[in-house]
Amino acid sequence: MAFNKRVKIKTILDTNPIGTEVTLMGWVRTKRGNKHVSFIALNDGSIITNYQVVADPNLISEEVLKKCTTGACLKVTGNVVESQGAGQSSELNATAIVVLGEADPEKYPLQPKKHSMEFLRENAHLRMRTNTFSAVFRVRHALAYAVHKYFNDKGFFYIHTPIITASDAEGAGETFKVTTLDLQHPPKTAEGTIDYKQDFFERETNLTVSGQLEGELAAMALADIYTFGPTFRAENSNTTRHLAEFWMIEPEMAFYDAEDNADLAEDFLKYVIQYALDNCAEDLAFLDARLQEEDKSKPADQRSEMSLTDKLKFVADNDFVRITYTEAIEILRNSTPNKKKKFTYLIDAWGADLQSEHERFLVEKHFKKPVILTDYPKDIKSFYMRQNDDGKTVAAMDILFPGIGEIVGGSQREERMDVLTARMEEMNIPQEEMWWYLDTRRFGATPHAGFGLGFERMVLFVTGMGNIRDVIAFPRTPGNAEF
RNA sequence: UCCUCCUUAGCUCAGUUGGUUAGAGCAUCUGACUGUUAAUCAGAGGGUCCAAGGUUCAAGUCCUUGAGGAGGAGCCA
Repeated sequence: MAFNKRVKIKTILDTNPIGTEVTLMGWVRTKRGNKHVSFIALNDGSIITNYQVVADPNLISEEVLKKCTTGACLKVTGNVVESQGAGQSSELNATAIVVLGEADPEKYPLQPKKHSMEFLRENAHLRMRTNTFSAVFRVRHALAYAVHKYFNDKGFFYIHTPIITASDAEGAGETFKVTTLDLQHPPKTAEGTIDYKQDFFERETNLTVSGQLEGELAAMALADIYTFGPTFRAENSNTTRHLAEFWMIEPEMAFYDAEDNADLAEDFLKYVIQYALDNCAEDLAFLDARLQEEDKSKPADQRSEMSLTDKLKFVADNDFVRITYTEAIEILRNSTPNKKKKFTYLIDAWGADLQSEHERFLVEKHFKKPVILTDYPKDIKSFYMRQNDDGKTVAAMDILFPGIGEIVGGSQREERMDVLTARMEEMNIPQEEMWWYLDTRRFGATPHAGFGLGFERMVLFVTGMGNIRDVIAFPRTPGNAEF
């Protein structure tokens, strides 16, 4: 029998083909029973639900049944019948079982019991075989699909920006160097520095920290574009919200101002969350229950006020709060934790950068909903952000989510050549290297805007997971590149 | 990078004031049970107490250093 004649468990559950013979293939989660009958909970990844296989020892040999241990991979042929048990409406009466791959129960690391996230992280090659991680990765897939669908339906074009680049002029973070030079004996120049002229690209190169600058080039021709690709930052960040390798979505639009940009970002976030609600009901229900179980072990004041699905519905159905940086500073300055000196960093003057404790206060305590913060002081933001008429602020926008912090960062871009170059001079950004970027301001410049969204932070929010390392299959963090 | 905490059986953890042979639940194995739902019941096996050094008559327990992990902070998405 051809392997592709197998039926997926999701299909069985959707169509409930009582009375027909089917072949399932999947991995054993648990087996139980007695010498008269065995029950095998089989999972094939198509859906979170296991399917019950009933094995009669008169039909299935003891030798085969002995190998149907947790983790083993089976091909099971049988008849779909109404279940005599209470836990499921139908089940498979096996007529033949082939053990495709055994799993030595003494050595297989995953047990039919709860494991800690740390243990599963060390077993990342197997952790997708658990309910939690299979749910997370199905939701991750749905979100990625929704991103493409949203932009495609809006007439945006997907641009592939380079992974290897010569510029880190954006200053978004430390870069990973890319080289083919012999690290033991690199060629040197007369001055004694490394001679990158002899390197593969005949210049110093690194992995990209953002596709934004290239995205702007594309937007100056195709008008509405987005990128969705891997991004690399060599920061020594050890937090639950940072990865050295992560996936970023960066739309860039010609003829958009700051307000259009915020409108798009809000609409986009709501769409993607609603897509998950509409298409990942079983997985979200499981993750919701998991979160509530986890909450029970926390002190009462740290428990979430809403269930996961209620929180997602709330975000999808309600307008985000929009305030300027200046208004946020006023709110924070007059807030109880600031007056009672509960903040580690007290807010006293305009111009201070907001710390995560301040962002959390605004989102989780004051407004209790997502917040779009706009018009930051120019001195704490990047050179390419458009200066406002007040001369002090730029048309920047950050979207803050509860539990996540900054999920989106964006701005209207500075399209005026003279203002842009003056700003680059102030910030010591070499203009010669950026000639191609500046050409977009020389030739046919127009107001435009864009933003960046960390995909894993989105997945983190939607799945309710607590650590970003648990929403990417093989996380890259300082000191960790196993698998 | 900084601060705090953690590291004991395959997993999750307990281990009192430093004191005999280091325990439990789950998992695994064996047996029982005619339909189970993370099955249940009985029994068995399973330990470099993270590593190195030190204090002590005596260290899982105290001290020093190191490694690994977690949480928080900073940087950001």
